[in-house]
Amino acid sequence: MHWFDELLPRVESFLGEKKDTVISAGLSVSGLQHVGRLRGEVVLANAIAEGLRKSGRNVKQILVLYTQDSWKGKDGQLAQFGDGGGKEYVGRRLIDVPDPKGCHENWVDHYWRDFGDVLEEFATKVEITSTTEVYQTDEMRRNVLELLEKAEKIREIVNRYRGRMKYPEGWIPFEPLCKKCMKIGSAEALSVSEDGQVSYKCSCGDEGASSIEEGKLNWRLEWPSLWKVLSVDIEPFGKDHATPGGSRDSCKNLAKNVMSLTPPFGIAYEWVGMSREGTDLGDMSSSDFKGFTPKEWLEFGEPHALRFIYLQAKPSKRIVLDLAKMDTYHDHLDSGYSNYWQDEKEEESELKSRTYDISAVDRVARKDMFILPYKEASLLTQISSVEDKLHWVVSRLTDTGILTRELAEDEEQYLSKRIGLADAWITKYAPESYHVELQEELPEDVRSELTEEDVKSLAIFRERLEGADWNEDALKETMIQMTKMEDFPVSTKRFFRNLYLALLGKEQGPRAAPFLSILEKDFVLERLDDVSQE
RNA sequence: GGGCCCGUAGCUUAGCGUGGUAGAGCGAUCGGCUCUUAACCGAUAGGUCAAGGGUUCGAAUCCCUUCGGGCCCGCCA
Repeated sequence: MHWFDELLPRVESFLGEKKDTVISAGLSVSGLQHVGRLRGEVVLANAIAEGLRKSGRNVKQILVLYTQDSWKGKDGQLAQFGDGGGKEYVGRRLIDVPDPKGCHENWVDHYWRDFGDVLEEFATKVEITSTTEVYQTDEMRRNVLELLEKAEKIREIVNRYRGRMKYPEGWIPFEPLCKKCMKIGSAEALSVSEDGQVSYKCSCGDEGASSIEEGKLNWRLEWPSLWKVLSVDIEPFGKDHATPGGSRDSCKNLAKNVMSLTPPFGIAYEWVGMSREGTDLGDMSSSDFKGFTPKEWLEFGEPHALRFIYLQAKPSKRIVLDLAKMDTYHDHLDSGYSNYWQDEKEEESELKSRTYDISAVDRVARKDMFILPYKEASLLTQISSVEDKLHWVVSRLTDTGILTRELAEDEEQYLSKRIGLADAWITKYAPESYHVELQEELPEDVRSELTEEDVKSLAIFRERLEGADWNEDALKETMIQMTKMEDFPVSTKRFFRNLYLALLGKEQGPRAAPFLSILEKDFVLERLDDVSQE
């Protein structure tokens, strides 16, 4: 059974009869919005939302951006400003930090783009909001005022979770914005008026007042307040909050005992790491600017392929992504597709099928689509003529018998898309061994790898090519005839190895006839001559 | 120091609330397809189930310990 199908019923029974439900997750726009943030906050939440919709519930999926949080000024964040800059913004709300690149309103707007602009590709019907927006609502303002009236009870509970630094009597669990230094969290709230003005004394020396929506609640109250104001029923959250006795526990406590609120059904998930050439580079990190963005993923991969990865692994398992493995990721997706449409499923394929089912959501392609393996696409794109790649590839696939019928329009689109992705991948992230690179000169070390028979085999080929027509069929025919000669000096396999060595400097390559046919005849003849000359 | 999560073939993993001596996909190797590959089809190899101990007739599966990767228990969110 798929882990998802054990989780979903538990969510269902938590919800009971409730028809209208909200699933919400949050993230802080502290820097690079990497793909790891799509895992729990977006994809997992979305899969559950869809699952609940299927059983007839009205589900709202919300993604809350924590934009009111303060900017820490970590090394990676400061580095965005270039030499020595940015220090003056430490402690400001994220929305008050300027865009280091100067192209957007502020920090949040800039770094949200590579994530937010393509979010739709990974999950539909996600409503985006921000803590900044939430603080501006009447519900939140009312909620804050209510909480501040219970400040003493809150203090008592919060202090249980704090070690030495207990909050003193009279503590107000609110962080006003200092109007002078523009920082949040460095001013102490002194009193709150009924109309929501918080007077403060800041460590910079300023004394003044800020409105509720300019500041923010202490985080232990902010979290449950969001549950309340947004009516959250289900909430995925990162493993950092998951430990019993950890942060989420204290928030649950406050929700229950101060706000009379049932905390949402929580789902903890592990983080996403990245690796390069087999080396684990650690978890992706927003404020350290480590990782790659959803936008970058889409340059090389289909959104479903990533959803598939995220939904295959149990949320409690760490996932490590490597852009060099795009071909494998798509193989998994493709096998999910074919398993999905299989009439009789073995137990093994059931899991893949189900993963595909929840990965593809409403975009489950129809049955029997022609799908070119990603790796094949990456090879074909390298040897195809540049203009009209799609039709070149289609005719190649037809000639080789891999494709035995006309492609429908959607299939052609899908194929074209995949060729484009694989093409981008080849130039940027594919492992070296995937590259098919025509050697302009006969590589030096090739000669030493060829025996006398090897050289002879190529010489015979050269001779036969001379009079042959230069098209795929003729080339193919020539090779077949030749390798069947009684006294041909090497095995067929060996011959092709020799040919690839002479042209590519590697022992393997794309199908020979089509490949040769797009090269200049004279070039090939010359190369074969070179091999024979000592 | 206390707690939590993860560790099954090169890679991705099934099995692990109801213990009976490991299944799969990819990759690799070999072969087939009277067209060669990295397509397709078939076959083969590959696992002391992180390590050690315990319970048991019998453990990947239950218990304890250890190791490795990560997180929480201060502040900040």
